[in-house]
Amino acid sequence: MSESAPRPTLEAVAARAGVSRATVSRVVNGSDGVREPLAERVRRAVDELGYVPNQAARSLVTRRHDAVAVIVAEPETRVFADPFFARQLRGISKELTAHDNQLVLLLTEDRDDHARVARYLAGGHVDGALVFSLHIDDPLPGLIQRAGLPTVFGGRPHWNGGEDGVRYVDTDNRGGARDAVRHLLGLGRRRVAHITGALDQTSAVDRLDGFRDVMADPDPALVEEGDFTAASGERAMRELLGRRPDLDAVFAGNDLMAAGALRALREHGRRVPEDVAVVGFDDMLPIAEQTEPPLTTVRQDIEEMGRLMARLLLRDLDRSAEPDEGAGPTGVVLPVTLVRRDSA
Amino acid sequence: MSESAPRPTLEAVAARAGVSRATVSRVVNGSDGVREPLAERVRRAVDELGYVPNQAARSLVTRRHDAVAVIVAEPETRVFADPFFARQLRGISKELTAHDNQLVLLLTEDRDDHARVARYLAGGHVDGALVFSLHIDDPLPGLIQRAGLPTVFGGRPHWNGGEDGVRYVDTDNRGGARDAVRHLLGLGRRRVAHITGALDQTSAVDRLDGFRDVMADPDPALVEEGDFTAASGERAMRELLGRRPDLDAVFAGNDLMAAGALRALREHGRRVPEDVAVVGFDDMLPIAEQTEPPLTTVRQDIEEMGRLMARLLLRDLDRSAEPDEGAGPTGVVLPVTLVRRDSA
DNA sequence: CCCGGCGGCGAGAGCGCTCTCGCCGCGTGC
DNA sequence: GCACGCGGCGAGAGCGCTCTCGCCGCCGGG
Repeated sequence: MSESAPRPTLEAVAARAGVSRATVSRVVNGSDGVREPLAERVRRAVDELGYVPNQAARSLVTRRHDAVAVIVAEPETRVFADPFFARQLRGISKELTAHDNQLVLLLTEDRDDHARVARYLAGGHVDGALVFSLHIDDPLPGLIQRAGLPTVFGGRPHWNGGEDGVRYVDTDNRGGARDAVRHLLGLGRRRVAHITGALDQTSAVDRLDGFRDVMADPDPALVEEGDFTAASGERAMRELLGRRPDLDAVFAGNDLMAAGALRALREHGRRVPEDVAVVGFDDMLPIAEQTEPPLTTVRQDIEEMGRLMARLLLRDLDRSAEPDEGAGPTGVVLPVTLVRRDSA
Repeated sequence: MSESAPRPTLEAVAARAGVSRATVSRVVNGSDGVREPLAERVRRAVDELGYVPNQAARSLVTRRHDAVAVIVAEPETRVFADPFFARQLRGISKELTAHDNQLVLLLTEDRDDHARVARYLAGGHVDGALVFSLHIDDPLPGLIQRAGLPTVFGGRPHWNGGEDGVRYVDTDNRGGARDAVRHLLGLGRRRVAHITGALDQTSAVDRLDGFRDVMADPDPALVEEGDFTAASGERAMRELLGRRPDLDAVFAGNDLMAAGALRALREHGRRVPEDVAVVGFDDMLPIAEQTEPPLTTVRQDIEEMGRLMARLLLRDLDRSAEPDEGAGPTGVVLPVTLVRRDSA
């Protein structure tokens, strides 16, 4: 217990197997050039002693850590109110552990944290970073870029346009919005309103763009800005009903706002979907299933997004050893699917 | 970019400041015994060169990593369906970063992962572990205990009773359940039913115990087992209504099941709270606020729980350097508060 | 039969740090 | 005035690993 046996070193294994450290190292790291009988003897010694390599010593010389940082900027608590984050992490975790990499989680809240994160990244504890940064004024992406670490962003970053080689994974927000609105049109609705998300986030902007793609020059009175919360959805819906009492459909920027909109609609005596059809976005469970009526919405594969981010990063890390460099897609956009329930 | 300058070493700083490595080390690590003018010169050299200590090299000799693993066992996806996890992580993260510790996240899903986790812990990459393991048959706690790392559990572990020194942080599930049921009795309800959570989790068992504490020998027909999902709550509620159509209140083991119960009640034409009063547990937002009617429930401070777990662990880590050892509370139970909304 | 080549293995340096030890210079007590 | 003590600093060993190099033994060809 208190006298935990000192962990065996390479040296110890070498002694027991009657070989040199170098040979044990070769066997442990799976490089060839060790003849079978010897290799076998080493392997036996390894698990007789319960040898586990000391990662610190290894990193010291290889300059590799087999660890990547996952950085989540959440100035608002919003990110945490929904299960997205957990799903994404899970996808990331799966992919990372499949490649024997560790996941170091950094949650940042205020500006003080940024300096800390920058220092950490500069400190070279990790080989790369996966970054979730939602807001347009977030200095974090810049700091990270400057640290010179291979990085993949979750969601299209704001300055993506010009910059070259900014890697990111995003869901097809624009395409999903189009699908949603087309679905509403397909139901014969013509006066389709849109409640946007917080427009300092690219996801909200892209969804709005998708709405406009299909509606082509919609009445501005049919668009109201929300901030992704249920309360904002409720407020926006009231606003919209006031301006355009004749509206017959709503595409909400996410399910939470859709849920809020449903309340406002009920309060105003509108039946869903008979009077007003409602479509959300995200397929955020269990919310989307629990509303009255259950929500028709656009589903995105959040876990896959995480997995893909990790995969992209790991590929970069592998490559950075090679001479070629660069290449590979800079941004990847994941498809979405419309899930029909009862609200539209 | 591609030619990232080699990071400066202690040696380089020493040379620039015209002192020895040892002195720089002393200054960097804040140990005294360096006279002010010299220390100042060192500090200047440090930030002129942008020196950041190499953690790997440091760990190699100190055998400290300033990192703790957070292990989340989630055989079912349930853990991920709710925002708990994120909140807890956040509390943990705050406390850890306040003490300059890193958070290494390990998510496990199946048995294969367990071996991996055990190996990782044995590998001595981290100084301690925070563990969330819900189910009674989970081998993980045993494995971790065997790795000999300081550990704090989230939620009362199953074998807590006998074992000494098993540290954990839990919410007052039993007390909260009592509060909930007393509240219902206070409203004049007499035929109070209970929908339990999955009884292989201590939280569900403790809540059931709390229910029994107050109800003292309740009709077994008034208790139905659920599994913490909304669907199970709905099913359980139907079951209960079938057996005891006269029931006038329900205490659900969590908010999700309460939401399910509300649906079943509505379906059976029962008004809430007039005919049947409903109380949930967790105050899981936004669910608890979004139900019809909004849920009266027992709130637990999830973030504080995470923070406390981290604090306990860090204290143990500090102490393990000292001679005294042991001592300190083995289990900490956090208080809960009843939140009155409209359902009871 | 001798020499060159090659593949398997060991010796040893060195990654960047911490920490012990001992030296040196100063102040203090007798 | 001399010995001693003590505090500030430097020298150097060593943490556990990787990886280059060179040695050695074996094989094949001339």
